[in-house]
Amino acid sequence: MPELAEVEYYRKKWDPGIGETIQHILVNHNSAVFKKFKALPSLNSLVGKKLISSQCHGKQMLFILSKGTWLSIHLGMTGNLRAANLEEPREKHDHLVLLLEKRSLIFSDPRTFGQIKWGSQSNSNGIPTWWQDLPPTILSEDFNLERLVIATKRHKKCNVKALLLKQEYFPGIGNWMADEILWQTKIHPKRLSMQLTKQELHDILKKCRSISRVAMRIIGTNWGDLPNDWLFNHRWKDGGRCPIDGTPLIREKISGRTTCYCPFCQNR
DNA sequence: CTATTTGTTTATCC
DNA sequence: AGGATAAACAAATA
Repeated sequence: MPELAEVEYYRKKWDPGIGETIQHILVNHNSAVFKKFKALPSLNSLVGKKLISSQCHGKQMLFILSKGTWLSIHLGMTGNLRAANLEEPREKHDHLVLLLEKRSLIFSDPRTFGQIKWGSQSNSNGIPTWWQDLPPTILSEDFNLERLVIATKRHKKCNVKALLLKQEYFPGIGNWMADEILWQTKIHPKRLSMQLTKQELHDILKKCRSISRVAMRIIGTNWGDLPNDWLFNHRWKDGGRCPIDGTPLIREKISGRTTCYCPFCQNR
């Protein structure tokens, strides 16, 4: 579920814990969310550290703790964060519980495609080096036409749907955002990267920005409803129709992902 | 019982 | 070599 704005929404769920110190940590040791990151015992090194701040980069979250320590979480397909009372019992898919002074912060993920990593190497801002080396975010200055041209040159025979899902170039874009961008730019999802014109890339750039901005404002805050004239509210409904021309929408697997598009207006 | 899932990594093929 | 594609991961839901 979580793409750019949903990740931002969940990141804020831990805000109530800012300023509090970690007293204990509960983990589901067998959970796959720890598989990628071995040294599990070292997770206890987070005890005694205070939660200072947090930030998102695309679909990744970074929690900055005191003394140069950090914790990073990727929500995968079904992950979520919540804050709860200290007494609240753990639920089935809770993999990590940080017990602070007045509340607990919980990472839960039924399908366990999420990932957790942590460490104590960081610069003076508490930010680890690997985080600084991430590609430019969609709403930053460096996300520009030049970068999109590089992406299309590198991935010439990749269809534009799959291109938009590459986090190296489009951090935070996921399945629904990619479909929304293509629908709003009227570009067919199967078009090859190498066939895209400068104008089309420019349109994609603009829509990446505007869709991200609106999603961050609406979903990233209270998870409100996106505009009804977006594809989003029609894409999963059986019998869903294009909000522009009423054409029945097509749902088709493209590059392994279910893709929804309008066969009539996405004709570029 | 089968097919589906808003993500990413790995293996395999080209 | 490096890009494109399919499979794998796991569990809920229809």
